[in-house]
Amino acid sequence: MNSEDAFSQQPEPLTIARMAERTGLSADTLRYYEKAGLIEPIGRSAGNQRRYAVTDVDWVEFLLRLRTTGMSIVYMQRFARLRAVGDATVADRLALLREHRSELDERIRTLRENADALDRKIDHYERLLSPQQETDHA
Amino acid sequence: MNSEDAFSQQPEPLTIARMAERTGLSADTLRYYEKAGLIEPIGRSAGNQRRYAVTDVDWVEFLLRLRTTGMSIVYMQRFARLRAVGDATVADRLALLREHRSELDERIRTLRENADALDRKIDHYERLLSPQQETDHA
DNA sequence: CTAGAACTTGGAGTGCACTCCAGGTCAAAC
DNA sequence: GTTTGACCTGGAGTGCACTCCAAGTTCTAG
Repeated sequence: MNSEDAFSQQPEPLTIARMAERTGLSADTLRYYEKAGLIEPIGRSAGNQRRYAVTDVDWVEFLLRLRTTGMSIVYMQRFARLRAVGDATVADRLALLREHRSELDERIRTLRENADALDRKIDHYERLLSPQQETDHA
Repeated sequence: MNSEDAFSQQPEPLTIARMAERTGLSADTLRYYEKAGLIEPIGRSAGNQRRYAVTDVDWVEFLLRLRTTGMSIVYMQRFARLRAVGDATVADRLALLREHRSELDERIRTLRENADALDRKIDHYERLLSPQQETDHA
């Protein structure tokens, strides 16, 4: 509800609760990810409470994308470690991402094949339920 | 590679090791699935060893399809229980399958969206790696 | 200044889907 | 008849990704 002030570059840091709201992760999971090295050490308030930068949201959203597409935490750690090193690791990160991307294609392909097989099974059950019985208006 | 003989309807039962080979599940997992009620109690030899019927392979392959498409064991149990009851449950099984099928579509859709986002990230990294550097001939 | 909500930590607990193990039985090979 | 190997059971252990908890500290509203 307010804009960033003029002398600091942090627009407005988020508490862990707000970060949880924005990302959909629980506060516990955010701490767990940080401890696991998926998120780099978050800045703290005077009283030692985490204050997330708005840019951290983007990173967490990227992690969530990797998670959703089936990447394990071990692999995300690998990626996060490379990222923490800096620009020199861009090629490595690219390679990692390309590999994951192609596994993802394979996964989607497999799912589609299985979906087709399920469709055939569904057809089979529909035929079993006598030609014009309509149990369900789907 | 051969046909069933004329007096028994069992073409040739499989030991658990052969069943494991055919389905790709371990013997332990086959026992686990049976104990969990995913596979109905398998007939035994005189010496109490499991003898799988060839038709059991089809059922396990169906279970594997459900598993691959993300169905939990709890839901597979539900399906297996209905199946064990018999023909009266075909409509219920159909409903269960349809629901799973639509969740699967949703899942595939999500994966595709995330795949697209990953492609954009990959493009970004490729542009970072200077216009004509080729680290990788992919 | 104080009450209560939100935060901190380290560590224990959970749910899922296996996977492994010990100790025993059974069948075939020598 | 004994060795070898496949099989049996019940139950413990594993790895993953959280999730919860207790005990203490900090922040914020009144």
